[in-house]
Amino acid sequence: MPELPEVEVVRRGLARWLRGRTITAVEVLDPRSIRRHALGTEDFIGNLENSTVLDVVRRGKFLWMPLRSEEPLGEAARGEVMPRVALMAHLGMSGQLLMQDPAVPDEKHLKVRLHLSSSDGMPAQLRFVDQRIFGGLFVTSLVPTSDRGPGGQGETPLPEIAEEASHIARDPLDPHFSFDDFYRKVRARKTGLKRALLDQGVISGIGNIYADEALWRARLHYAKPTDTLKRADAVRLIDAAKEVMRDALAAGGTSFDSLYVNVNGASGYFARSLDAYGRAGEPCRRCSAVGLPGVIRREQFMNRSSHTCPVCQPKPRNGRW
DNA sequence: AACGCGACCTGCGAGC
DNA sequence: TGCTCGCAGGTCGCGT
Repeated sequence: MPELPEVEVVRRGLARWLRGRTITAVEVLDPRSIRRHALGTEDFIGNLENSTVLDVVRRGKFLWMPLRSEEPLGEAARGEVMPRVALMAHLGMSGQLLMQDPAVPDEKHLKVRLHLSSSDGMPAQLRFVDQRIFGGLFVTSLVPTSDRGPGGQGETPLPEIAEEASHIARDPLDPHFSFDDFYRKVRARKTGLKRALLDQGVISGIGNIYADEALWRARLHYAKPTDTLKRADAVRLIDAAKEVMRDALAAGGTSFDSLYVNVNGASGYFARSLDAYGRAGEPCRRCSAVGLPGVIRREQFMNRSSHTCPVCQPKPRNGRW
């Protein structure tokens, strides 16, 4: 499934092929994939046709493309400020954004097809393929950011953010990510540490897998109370999150040159490099290296699986540590 | 405010 | 062999 590093791989790939291209036609093959576009299919298409993609920007797992309308301004619109809009994408569990040549047969789960203005040697279609339909596309407004920084990571950073992504915090790979902001928000919460990590308003881009991995690397238990979290523990946790994401990004980066921007590009990383997630019943690598008997345990938490080593990530006692 | 849970989906593997 | 069932995941929204 696409996690933040995979989405960043997709962003970089798309930016390379899409910047400056004009959307000439749009086909919505399954309206469920644009259900977050409240005004329906026709409005969705109308907003995209004859628009030019200015950039591809990401915050957390949200990806958006600021658009410039190519329609000549009418008499009525002259002098008015055109609302800035963007095509928003979320890959959900199984979404893919593929640059594709028209000759390539439709993918089994092809949901939306964008036809692009021709450009030398560049594929003429952007396809949104999604098996489980947790992801989707919609058109949204761009709004000013609440701080001075850019809305997200892109080639030409703008001080604007897609409205639907404006409520989420910066992610650990964001150059403007602030540890102090994160720590302040965490301490203000009264909950377990993993719940805060998965709260996109506290820190974005961390899903179930990376939460377990970051906690394992930082030797912290998922239920550790946030309101008493020590600064040093928070530093270790954020460092671990950055590290595991950068490792994954490096692994997924091998497909940067591919024409086919594919979220499955990093799947190999998961099979090899995870220390906690999916390793229930297997020895903890850190413990076994020093002769300790830790075995990764899988528990239900937040209706999700959580993977911990009971030896090096001990459970907090009495709600305190 | 915190938190649990259902809804949204489909493919896959386990178990019968 | 073929069926059912549970599970996986991110996000949103509702009820407590």
